Amino acid sequence: MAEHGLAPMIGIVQVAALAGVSPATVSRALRGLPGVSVTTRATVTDAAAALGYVASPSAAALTTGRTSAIGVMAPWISRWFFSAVIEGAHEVVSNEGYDTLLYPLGANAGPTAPVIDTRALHKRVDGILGLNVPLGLPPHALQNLRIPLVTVGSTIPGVSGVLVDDIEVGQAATKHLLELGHRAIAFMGTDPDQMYGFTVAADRQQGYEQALLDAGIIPDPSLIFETGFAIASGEQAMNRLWERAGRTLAAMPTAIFAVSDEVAMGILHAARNLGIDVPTDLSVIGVDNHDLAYLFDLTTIGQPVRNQGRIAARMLLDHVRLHEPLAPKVVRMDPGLVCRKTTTTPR
Amino acid sequence: MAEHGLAPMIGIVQVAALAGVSPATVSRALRGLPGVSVTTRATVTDAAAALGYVASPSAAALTTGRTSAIGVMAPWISRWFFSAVIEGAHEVVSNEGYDTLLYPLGANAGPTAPVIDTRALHKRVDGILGLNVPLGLPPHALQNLRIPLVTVGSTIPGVSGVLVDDIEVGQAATKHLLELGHRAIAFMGTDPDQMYGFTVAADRQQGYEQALLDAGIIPDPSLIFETGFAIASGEQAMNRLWERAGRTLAAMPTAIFAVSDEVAMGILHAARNLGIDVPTDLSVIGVDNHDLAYLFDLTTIGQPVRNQGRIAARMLLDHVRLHEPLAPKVVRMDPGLVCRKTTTTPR
DNA sequence: GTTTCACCTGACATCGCTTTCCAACGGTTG
DNA sequence: CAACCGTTGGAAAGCGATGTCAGGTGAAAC
Repeated sequence: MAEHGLAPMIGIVQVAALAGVSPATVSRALRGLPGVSVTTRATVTDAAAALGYVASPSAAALTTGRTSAIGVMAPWISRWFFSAVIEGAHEVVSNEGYDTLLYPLGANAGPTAPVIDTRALHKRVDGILGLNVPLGLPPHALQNLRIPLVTVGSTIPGVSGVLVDDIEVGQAATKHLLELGHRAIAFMGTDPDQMYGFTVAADRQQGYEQALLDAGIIPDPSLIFETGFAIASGEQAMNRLWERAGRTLAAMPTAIFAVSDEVAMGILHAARNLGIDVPTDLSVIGVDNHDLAYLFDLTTIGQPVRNQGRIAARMLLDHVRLHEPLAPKVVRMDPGLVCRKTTTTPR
Repeated sequence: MAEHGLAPMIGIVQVAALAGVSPATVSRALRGLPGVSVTTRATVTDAAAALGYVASPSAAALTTGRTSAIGVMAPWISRWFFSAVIEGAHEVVSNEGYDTLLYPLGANAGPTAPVIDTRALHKRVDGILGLNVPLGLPPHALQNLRIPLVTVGSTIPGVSGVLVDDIEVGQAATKHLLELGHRAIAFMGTDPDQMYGFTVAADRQQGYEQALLDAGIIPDPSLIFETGFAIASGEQAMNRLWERAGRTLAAMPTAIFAVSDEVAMGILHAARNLGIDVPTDLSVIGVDNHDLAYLFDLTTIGQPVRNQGRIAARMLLDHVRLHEPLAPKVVRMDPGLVCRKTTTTPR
């Protein structure tokens, strides 16, 4: 009942009055429903425009049960990958008249807080986009909500999703290094707490090991580092490696495959401080093709990030508009090598 | 009346029935309103929990006129500055039970499309956070909406906002270079289309010129470059400068003040390709203290980005909760020099 | 044993829109 | 000319919560 300011608060009845028709007709006319003559529709449209009328989303949602909004869940939004996906998704849903609600998990993203407060989503959104969200195994609370869900960057059995095949990513990166002649290749990226979803890091590692085996190389556990996805941990891992090698190049691997561009950037920074020249002394490859990757001349396995957001959004809207659940579909996008200057033949 | 799935759709009446009270009492009890005995409140709370009841936001919004949501308008969200501000703001508003709606302007952000479609905001949000949004002069459509507005990064007369004093920023950056002994200092950052709000670039430039004058140096127009805020344009400006200097260091300024860290990163990248050593041949300073700035060892004038988001959000909530318009307040935050390794004494 | 009063609680109207129904209308058809 | 029919528009019943107001209860006061 809050009478905010002096605004006259124009509703559908005011438009109806001005147009000389009933509220029902206004509703039909404005939403393009059939059963309204062209002349009436024009009258109504004009009246609505004159009054600057916009239907109250709350009222519409109340009667229809549809909110015309989708929620985006992500561990963070200030990381490039997530904000880029969101941007792509927003582009699609806003064109279809949907709003975008933000649900960054922040500190709750970890495995220590696996219980997402689904109550906040309840009756708020028509669908949910889950970006690398640790959802636990189904049947999960989010699914009990019976809200359509599409994931990006990881998949849940029985749920639609968009992702790149991370095993393939790992293989592609490793193969590139192998083809350059590297044999001692480190992997920096094991995810200690799987904060970013189920298998991104594990899959890339698996692809890495697979590629090594295919080349007849036994993966060396001492060359595998736990970093997570943060820049700082890439830096730390690099320093650890250097210490362990007795600060001598000879004992170092000749190449490093970083689980993400951000980790690779950390590695690059550490290398520079350590006086290790990339790529002469050490080759480094990342994953993502981060917006800033080219500034580091970073060779990377690129993935179409914004497009993943767009495609996932489109799939979600399809699910939302169908009343019956749609058969889950997983779209795998192709990663591609982006060859810049941080990789070369071994020293 | 879409009967989604088989979900029993529990509402306030179901809770009331289970608790053996009326819906009105449930509403009061659950929202912590006075006039409910402790025992009743406990009963209701238990019943609600047992049923997993959550009040429908649409229904609540319809009666109260409050949506419990705030909208965030920003030119982009995949740029670090914006996503970091949003993250800070979300942290605050979500704690107060507000949702966050995203309104990236994207292609509409430019001066060519100054008319923001305010209709989308109508009755959707209780307040708006405008991040460097080109709003035109008041009275503006957004204000006719009578929705509380708080800006970040720029101010509008008569509207509350949070920002750093960009003139001060420009002075601080320039002073730092002057103190190192530089006399020929370029400014890269004039904003051709003011896409990012009114005066960010212009103010920093003004601070730059002021500092030079204070040091007895007449600003040299040929050392001022138009770049906007994109990385690529920093790179281009650097290349232009180098060409104009006849590809000789002697004719180059000894230092560059970049309007943002991203522009500075572009400059750094160009310099490396050009064979110009930073900081030996050239000092570079940026603004923002971008999350990735330390990877470039970039000296910069830092601003508390997430905190600006938090503070702005808090102010916005204050405005929202008061029915009467609050006196506009502008909070200026202190920038601070973050000294790293891209600046040193002139060659 | 009333009366008083504070305190709780319930009934009901209401928010603005959508969505059945159903009535009116003008024009065909037999 | 009456019966019929497709088209168009209106009346009214919700949707699920909140806010108002009146009533009912108990304890305290007389």
